[in-house]
Amino acid sequence: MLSKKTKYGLKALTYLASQQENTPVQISGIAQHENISQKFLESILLSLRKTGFLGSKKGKGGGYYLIKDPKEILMTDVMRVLEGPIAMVPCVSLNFYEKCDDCPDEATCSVHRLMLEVRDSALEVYRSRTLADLIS
Amino acid sequence: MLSKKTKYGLKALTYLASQQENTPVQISGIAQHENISQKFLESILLSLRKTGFLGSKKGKGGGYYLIKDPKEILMTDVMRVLEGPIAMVPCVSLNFYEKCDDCPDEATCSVHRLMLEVRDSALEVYRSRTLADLIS
DNA sequence: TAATTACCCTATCTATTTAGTAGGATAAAC
DNA sequence: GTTTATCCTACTAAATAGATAGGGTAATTA
Repeated sequence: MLSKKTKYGLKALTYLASQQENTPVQISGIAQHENISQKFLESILLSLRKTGFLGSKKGKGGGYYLIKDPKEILMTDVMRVLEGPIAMVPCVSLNFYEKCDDCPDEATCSVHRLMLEVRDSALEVYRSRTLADLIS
Repeated sequence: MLSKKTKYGLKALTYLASQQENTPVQISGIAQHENISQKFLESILLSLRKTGFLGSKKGKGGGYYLIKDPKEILMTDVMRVLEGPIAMVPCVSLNFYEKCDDCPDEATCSVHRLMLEVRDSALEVYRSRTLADLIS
């Protein structure tokens, strides 16, 4: 299941990308427009800023804004920051690899090989899509 | 993340499918061979029996066995029983559809459209694979 | 038919994660 | 120096995952 964090994060990013001008948008505005708890959204936007997707401005007229061109923002990067690993098991993860403690041999593990295919198919989608594609 | 239930279930099914003869295999045997908690595996096998994948036999010489040919067991069906929906959000699920309460319009929802693509790509994998493919 | 074997079923428990809340600190604008 | 809006830490309720416990039931075999 996709977490609310990811869902809200994607909606917020899309909303920012759909703005005519890239001027700061307040959290409250995004929260209202996208039906998101403001405080929860606050923490999500904060993490998107810390990971280099958003810039922020304090005080009056402040808010969040996109740092990069939506066309340059790959879904792979967004998903990894918001949701974490794209793979469904750590042993097939490119960026969050971890060995299974119960599995003696990855090469012969049926789950490993199936999940490798699933990961690749998901990656294909995320790699081919940018934030610009999400705007309706 | 793939749940342990699904992981163990897949491993158990693969193990049963890899047997020379389709005679009952005891839970304890599967648990040992696949490094799974026996009691936990018990409940997983029970659900696989109730959903028509496995048959069981009580008493001495008893155990679990496959009811169908591994080639006839699609990963889509196995995954839906073990893991639940293949979609990452209920609003793009074929078998577990649910409307989002926060989203006014699915057609214009950025998350909806992205997750539709991800679901389709996963479905493509699961539909093209059977239990027979998992045997190494 | 009595003992053994192995599945069947319900209940309970603990740790972790998720989603959201509270409250104030900090910095920019006017 | 007051208002505005982000920044940051901590806390909490609820749900879920992943077991574990303990006995019930049915089939086999002697």
